[in-house]
Amino acid sequence: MKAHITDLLGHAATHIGVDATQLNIIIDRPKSAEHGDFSSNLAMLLAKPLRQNPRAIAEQLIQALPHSDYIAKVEIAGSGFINFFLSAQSQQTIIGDILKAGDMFGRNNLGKGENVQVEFVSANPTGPLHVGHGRGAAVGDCLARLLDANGWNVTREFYYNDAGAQIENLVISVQARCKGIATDDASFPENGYRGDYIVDISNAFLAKQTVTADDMQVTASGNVDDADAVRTFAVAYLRHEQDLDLKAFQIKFDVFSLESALYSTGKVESTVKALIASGKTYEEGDALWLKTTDFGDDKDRVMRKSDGGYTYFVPDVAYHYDKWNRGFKRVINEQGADHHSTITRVRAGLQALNAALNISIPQGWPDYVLHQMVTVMRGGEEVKLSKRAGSYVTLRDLIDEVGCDATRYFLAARRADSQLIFDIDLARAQTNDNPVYYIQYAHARICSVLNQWEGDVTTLKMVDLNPLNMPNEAKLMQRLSEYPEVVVSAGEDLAPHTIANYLKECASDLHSYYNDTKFLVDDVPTKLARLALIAATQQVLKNGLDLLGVNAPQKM
RNA sequence: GCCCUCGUAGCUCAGUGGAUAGAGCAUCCCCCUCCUAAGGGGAGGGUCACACGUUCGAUUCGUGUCGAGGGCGCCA
Repeated sequence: MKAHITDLLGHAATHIGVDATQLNIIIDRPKSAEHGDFSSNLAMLLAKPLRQNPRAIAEQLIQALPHSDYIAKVEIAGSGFINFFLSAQSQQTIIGDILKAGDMFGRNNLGKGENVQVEFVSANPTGPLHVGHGRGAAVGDCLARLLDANGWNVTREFYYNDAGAQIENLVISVQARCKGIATDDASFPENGYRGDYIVDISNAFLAKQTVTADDMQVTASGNVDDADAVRTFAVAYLRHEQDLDLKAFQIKFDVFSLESALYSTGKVESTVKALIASGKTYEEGDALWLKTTDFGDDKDRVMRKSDGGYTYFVPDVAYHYDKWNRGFKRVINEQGADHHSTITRVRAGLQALNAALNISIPQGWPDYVLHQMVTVMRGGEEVKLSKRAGSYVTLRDLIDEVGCDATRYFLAARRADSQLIFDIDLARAQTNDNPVYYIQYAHARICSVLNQWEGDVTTLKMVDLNPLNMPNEAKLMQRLSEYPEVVVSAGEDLAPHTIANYLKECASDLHSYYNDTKFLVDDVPTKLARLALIAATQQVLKNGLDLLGVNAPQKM
């Protein structure tokens, strides 16, 4: 429809002597219903070149506008807006479109089936997932769903560090607990992990249990002094814990990548060699440095420490080069904003590889979506601790307390780049304080009406829609027709929260309609038309909730 | 000190180069003999942090100031 109106305006512009091909005609959906279904600022844009009053130009454009069956009325408003009002018939076509497309409604093929990888969560296995990981999980998974809806072939990937200093801390913490050393004992490792879950791992290790994570299976040896055995078991144990957290959060990964594998397969070494070959490295003070300043960093970074080990970003570069080799021309990394500084380094490393390996990784590759911190509130006070984890609120705490749907919704419904206050009381509320239930309730209400009708819902796609002539019906139809555009823009902007906002608006229109209008009326044509409208609404709510990974209940 | 993000109603947050800046909560008033009141309708509440620029038009873009958070490691 936007294309159609653009076309009409283009013709009109040509008619009054303006070269329409030079124009970037923008068609908007006005916020207010009195401004029609679509509006254009074309007359304002032409005011300067034509040296005329925008309203006068709008007048001429409207005179020159070709006739269209889709348009019922065109008006000039404000300082020169041209507002288009759709005919009832053209507005009603959306209902049939939705009911015919069903679950596919709103999906498109913009991604052309190309591969995109979304890496998210990527928590190191040193403890249960916390709220911050939860935000990453919710946002990342919704991004993946959005890209899928926009026609991309999505791979969800989880990367973790199963070696290194943090893992060593985990190992010595487990060993200390195995030996019965309490966390407040002077001999407990200073930087050790003190959460109760360490005790669980210790007990399981001593009991020689077997743990099965999504990507590994390990049986404990029970030999506390064997650090390797403790490490592999503890990592598997915590990976399994994270799997359970993720499962409770309805998130599934396609690929798990281990940092250790980058070493064992020689990918780190070959990356380092290539970086050296690129000429962008130098030795200084027993360390090897990468000239990241050549790629926009504010200082050069150490690659290989004087003790011979690599700094974390070297395997990161190797990992991303591997992603590139695996055919991902598009990669989106969802991370906490505290990892912000790695972006420049990883991209710098990849740019340095370009010359040495004769490849062409684009400058801004990969994409990043960073989320800001989450503060959890309960009873007006900040919640900081969990008994299990010791020092932070776990994702599991939240899911257990407020449910998966509400947790997902609240963590994904805000712009990633603003700080988030998670109000547990609000998330638990079963009133319209709580947008999750508000949206789900709209869906459940429709289900309930359709059930009471007892007719065959699949026949509704064929009914005569002419009885739909009330303003609240027009408003709802317009809302439904926006949905595919919302999916596109949310995908382009990597902004899943806009889906949540849309659903709130859509639910609001439905509740308003529901309250004002009885659907199961005696007049059959009216009844069927209204049922078709709410059935279409039900479908859109369901499709939208699915993008958020939130259930659309039949009953509440 | 430098870099990144944010600053919108009492609170939590949307929004946007354009029309009177929105929603929910909170406050106040109304609506179930009726398909789920987990709902609806209405009232009040704003210097879009501040200043200066760009623009026909700025809450939106740019610069600066102030405030909040994060990052500036041979930690990850």
